[in-house]
Amino acid sequence: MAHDRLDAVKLDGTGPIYDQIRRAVRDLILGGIWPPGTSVPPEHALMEQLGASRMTVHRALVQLAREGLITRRRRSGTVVASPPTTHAMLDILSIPAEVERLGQRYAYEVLARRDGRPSPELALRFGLKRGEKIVHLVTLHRADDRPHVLEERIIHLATVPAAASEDFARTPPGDWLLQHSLWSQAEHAISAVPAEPDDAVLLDIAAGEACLLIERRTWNQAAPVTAVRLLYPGNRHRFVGRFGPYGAV
Amino acid sequence: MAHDRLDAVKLDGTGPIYDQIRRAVRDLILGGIWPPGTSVPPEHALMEQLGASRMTVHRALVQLAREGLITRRRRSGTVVASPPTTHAMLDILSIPAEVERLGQRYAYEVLARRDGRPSPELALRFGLKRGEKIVHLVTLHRADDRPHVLEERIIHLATVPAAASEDFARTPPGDWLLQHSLWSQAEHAISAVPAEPDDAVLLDIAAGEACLLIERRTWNQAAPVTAVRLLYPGNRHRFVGRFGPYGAV
DNA sequence: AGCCCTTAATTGCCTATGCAATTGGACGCT
DNA sequence: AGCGTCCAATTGCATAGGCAATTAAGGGCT
Repeated sequence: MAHDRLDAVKLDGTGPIYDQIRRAVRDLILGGIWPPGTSVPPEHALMEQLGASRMTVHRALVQLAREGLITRRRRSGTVVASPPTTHAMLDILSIPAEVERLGQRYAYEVLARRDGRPSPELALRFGLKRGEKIVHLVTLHRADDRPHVLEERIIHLATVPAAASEDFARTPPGDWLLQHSLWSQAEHAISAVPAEPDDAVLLDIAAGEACLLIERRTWNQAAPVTAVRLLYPGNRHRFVGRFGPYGAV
Repeated sequence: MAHDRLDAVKLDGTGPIYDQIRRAVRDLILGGIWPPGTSVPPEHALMEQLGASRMTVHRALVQLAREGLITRRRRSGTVVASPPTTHAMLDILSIPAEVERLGQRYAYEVLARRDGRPSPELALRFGLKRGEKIVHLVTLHRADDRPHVLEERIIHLATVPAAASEDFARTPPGDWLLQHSLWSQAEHAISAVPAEPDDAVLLDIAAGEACLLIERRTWNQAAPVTAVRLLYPGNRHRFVGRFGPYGAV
């Protein structure tokens, strides 16, 4: 009901009213209470419900729109936006999309999977706690049949229990996670490493050849969601970003 | 004079008034007409000059403040902000600062310099036009006496003529350019490459070892300012960034 | 059903006004 | 000179009201 959605907006009384409204709506979106596609109550309804003037409500919503959390259209109203699938610096959230954007044919295979608690060396490599239950996956993505990137991934079952009963046969784990989990923060690290012998065979390159390693860890609030190491072979790959001195352009 | 500053703000009549004001002020800042520290006319002055209401002027200035171009304080007024020296993803604008942040001792030396027009292979590597006058520099930066990064840089003399009479003995070219030029856009590319034999000697690593290559080109408006290739040795370096699904956090 | 026209819901934008909060600077006192 | 007090400039925030632009939805006509 629209009534439910209206009632969900609660002000906390700290700071300017427009900012209370902004944070209240933002938290409903980031907390998953209002998933993408949900329609936000119109300004008049919020204005009456909250006892604020329309300009004040407007200011909060305009700011959220500028942050990309909602999209607004005259007459249609305001809806919660889908998180952008591309990111300015690292457009690598979906590997199938990345490959298809290059106009190449995408394929992938799951090379290994092990559920349970991490071995000591795995825990060390991904910064895991000994006791926690995880899924450990190794996946090879191909573009036009050539190896494109080797993916090694940890999924934290405490945060994403549904991963235990998914075989990732149709959807690669990165894309599956985008649909079945929320994330609020990510950390990327980029470095250059020589290819290990095992990895070199899989990527069809010489051992020791320079590879680009992208390590990404994501969290939802404080809970870890997933950690992944993406090994891109040789110097076939470049990651490009553009921005100005005051931020993204 | 304050009068000059007021007159400098010109609306173009396209789009909402608040946005015309925002763009007008932004262009004065980005164009270097109002350098950092310049005080922006108060809302009342702009309001009378432009014939807009104070709320409309306010809206434009608040937005510029949120974009980081200006800082505003009650009573003190509004001043043009200094561009932030750090960037979320690639905090590598100043290599001395980067090294000192790691708590290491910084040193550097200019290995080669050549002024004039680019050779064909240089033009190809940096995407230059044949005829233009440039400075070509090769610099080695050290951290605690160990090679830290090898820098090869082009400076476009048409855009930064002062570079011709600077010997870069005291200040490395990247830092010198930050002080003596403006830039409005940058493009970064990250890739992994094997070390060329010559470069390997300079970096004190084995030939063919994996290196991280950062290529950056910067422009001011449409005019190219500089292009640089930074070669970081081995896997001693990682570039880390954090953000959320809706942008930088 | 299909098509056009009107209506109304919703956001976008602007003005005018008022009060609150902050604080640089003037002023006066010692 | 140094110190405290007060004033006024400036921004921050909110309200009320109104008009414009967009467009989904309904109604009427063929």
